[in-house]
Amino acid sequence: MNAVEIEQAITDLAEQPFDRAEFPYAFLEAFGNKATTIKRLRAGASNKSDLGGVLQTSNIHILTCDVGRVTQTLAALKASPATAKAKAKFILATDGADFEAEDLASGETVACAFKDFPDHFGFFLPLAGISTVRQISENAFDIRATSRLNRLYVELLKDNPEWGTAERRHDMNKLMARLIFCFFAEDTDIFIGKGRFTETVAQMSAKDSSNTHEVIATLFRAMNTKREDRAAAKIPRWAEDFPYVNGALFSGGDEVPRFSKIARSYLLHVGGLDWTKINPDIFGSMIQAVAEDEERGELGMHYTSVPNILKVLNPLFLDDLRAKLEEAGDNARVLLNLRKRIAKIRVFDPACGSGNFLVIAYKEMRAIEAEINRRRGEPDRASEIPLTNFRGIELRDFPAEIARLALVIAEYQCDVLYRGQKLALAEFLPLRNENWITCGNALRLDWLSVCPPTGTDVKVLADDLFETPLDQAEIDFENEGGETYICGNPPYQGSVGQTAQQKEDMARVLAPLLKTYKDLDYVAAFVLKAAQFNNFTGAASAFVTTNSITQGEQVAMLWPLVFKECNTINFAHTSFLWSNLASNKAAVTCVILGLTTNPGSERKLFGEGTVRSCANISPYLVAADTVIVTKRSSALSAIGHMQSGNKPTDGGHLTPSTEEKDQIIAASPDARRFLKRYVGSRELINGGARWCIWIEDDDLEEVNRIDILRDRLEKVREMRLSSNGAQANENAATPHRFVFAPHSRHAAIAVPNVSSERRLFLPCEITGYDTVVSNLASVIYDAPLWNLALIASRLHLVWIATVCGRLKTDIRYSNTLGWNTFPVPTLTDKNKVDLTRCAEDILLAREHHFPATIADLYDPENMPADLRAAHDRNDEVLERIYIGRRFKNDTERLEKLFDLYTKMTASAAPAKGKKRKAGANA
DNA sequence: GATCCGACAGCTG
DNA sequence: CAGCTGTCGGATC
Repeated sequence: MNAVEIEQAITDLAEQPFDRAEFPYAFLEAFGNKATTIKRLRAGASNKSDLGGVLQTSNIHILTCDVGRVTQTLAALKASPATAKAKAKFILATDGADFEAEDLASGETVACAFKDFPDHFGFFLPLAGISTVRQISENAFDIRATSRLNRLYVELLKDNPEWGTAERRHDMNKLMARLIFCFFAEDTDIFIGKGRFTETVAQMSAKDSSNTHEVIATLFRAMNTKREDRAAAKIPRWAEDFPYVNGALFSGGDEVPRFSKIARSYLLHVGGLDWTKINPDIFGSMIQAVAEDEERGELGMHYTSVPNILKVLNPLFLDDLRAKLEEAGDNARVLLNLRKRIAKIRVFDPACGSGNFLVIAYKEMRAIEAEINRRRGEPDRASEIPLTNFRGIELRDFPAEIARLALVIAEYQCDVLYRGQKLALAEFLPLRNENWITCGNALRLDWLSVCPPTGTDVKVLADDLFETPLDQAEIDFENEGGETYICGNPPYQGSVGQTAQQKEDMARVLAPLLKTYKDLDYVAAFVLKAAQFNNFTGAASAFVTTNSITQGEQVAMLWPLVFKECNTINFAHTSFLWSNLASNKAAVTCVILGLTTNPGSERKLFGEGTVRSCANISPYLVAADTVIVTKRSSALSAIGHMQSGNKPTDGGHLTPSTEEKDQIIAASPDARRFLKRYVGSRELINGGARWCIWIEDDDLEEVNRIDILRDRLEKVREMRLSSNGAQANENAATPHRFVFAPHSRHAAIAVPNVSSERRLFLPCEITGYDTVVSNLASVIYDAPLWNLALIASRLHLVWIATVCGRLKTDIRYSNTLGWNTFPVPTLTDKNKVDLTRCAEDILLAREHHFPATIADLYDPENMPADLRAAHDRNDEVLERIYIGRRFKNDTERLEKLFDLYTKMTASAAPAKGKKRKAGANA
């Protein structure tokens, strides 16, 4: 169940008559428990309650009680030994009139009337396996409102399918935005009389709903008609009280789709919520899902949490404003100058969605301005921060519409907060007519047109800089001479997942500048456009992006271009996990990149709860000089030749499990000699056996006589033919061969391509001549053992962890990026002998613990002392070769490696591709 | 011919 | 059901 379905289920539950016996089960069912789970609880098998209630292990202890005994009952639940024993997360007591619950982990409590408990459903979301950021679970209103609007939206489309077509989508989106505005307005006295809009619709529309659309259309028309024009426009008396709202919101057609009885009741139901509680920053990103067919129900899928937004905005400019406020003290003149500065600041989000970042930036700036006004003794003073200084571009129509509305609501709420309801109301209407959120494709628009710099003749230059300049935006900023800050969380998409349109977007931005750009993530185009904008206007930018543009091969593609635009990484936040309300969370690891062309002397590198100042931040987001490592097809140093393992592309038919292998041999003993041991990352690290069918061309005739093998080859052929990949297609005619197969009876040193970041050393292993290593590992065939000493060293791990790509934050080993670029001093014969000895000692130490796996042996908590000692000796010997002593720490290791890499690439002819060393600000 | 990556994906405790 | 940790094969060079 998703959040929308849960909201609906508990809303229904709260409206039903209270049934003491049934309630606990109904409650659990509403939170998505399966029928069988409920059945087992009813039967008592899994019910651990010692108080006659219902206790679900690891979840909740519920007890209903006599009227008036709720508080005592909750206390009893808390004291119950069974609650603790079953590790309940929540306790809940109710008598049908009152409702109390506690989150035992956090100690937070809920106490409300029974009928109101759905208002707190965010509190219980963990019960449904939905973990969420605090802002969302604390703002149940936004979820409930979204959920109800969602139902209304779906119901309206059901009765008015033409409103769902591409031509009418905009009208539909507009309708939703207008309704949201009306709900907000009627609860905040913008409309005279609480609930005025909903009530008017309820009274004036027939119970059978037949004229609901006409009533709403009339109200919309009133809101689009100035007082003096109303008589002429024949606005009926019952609509007279509704103010002239204007704005792009109510102009442009007032057609409304027909409402079924159900749709009408949904509408009244949505209006019944208390819309004063709306949170424009959260609500917007949730409501945008309503209009997306694929996303409907997945509330807040693209929600950027407020802490994450502040990770961007604080270091970008808010921290500085606050510091200046601090410095100003009570000096009225300095405060005035700061207020003037704030009023001229432009914030621009080129992928603004429903305006998340813009709303937060606006609210934070209003807070600072309010403090200035308070200190200057002008608490009632109107804000000088114009909403139109908060500009955005959004591809989708609905969020673009919502973003403007969210800003309007934020402005009103800030006015109420800082100046009082009366002053807020006095100046709220009519809304500004302009639209300062552009609906369009940010990678195809000229940002200088959407967010023009001040005091320059942009038009001419813009034509030089961008391929597709748009017409100048209609409205000018009220910020002559002000600063501009670009921010946001643009879309990420790796090259494989990009749509044709996204690839074309990438081509427009990158093709003129770079030959090989197609492996870049989509978000890289936003980073580059921001860098270009910064360079041209002196703006500064900060985005949340996927961490992959700061890792591996993408670094050498993107960053030289960014540095060429004279940008510096002024601040950055290293990898952190994305989190939102979606039950299947977006599995993505993010970073924050702050760029500017006017850096101060200090760079700030943020981690999880840490900040460090440094002289430079490299594109790998380490505090080091900017050295960019480019992948090579052969080794920079005189070390072994490493290559990819053997790639089957077989749909599983060439790589049977142990069971399948046994079946094959049982069916045809002749097949035995074509089965080899097969290892990938997983088998190298965790042990366990896998098998592959390995057939030399000469044996094909014999294989074809073995039915069970021939059948498998036929399946491989089919799989390769039906694949979208060219290489798979080409190899369909030779299904007995792996599509990439360097192996033929070689022993090898194998390194898993993906492994956990927690280990202190890279996993690596020797494989026998009869083992095939898969494409999930890299191999050096017939290699001298000292190569393993290099791979197993701390130095190598530090290098790999910095310059290779990653899967989330885990280590991803690459021969071209990591091994071939690894700088090693010239090794003497003696060095090689010493290192070989070290490698042997490591292997021997491992053997002492047979049959422990690499995962067991290298568990950072439980590494055996002898293995640890062998690695220490290995590091000692290798590091002495580098600098004649042990390195002090990883920073020093990295410094030396980058230094050596720079020297070696400068002197040696590059193997392939260009070497690059960019200064911090080349 | 070779490889790097995945707004991921599958397993397990 | 969330924490953990690495498959598989396509797109790209």
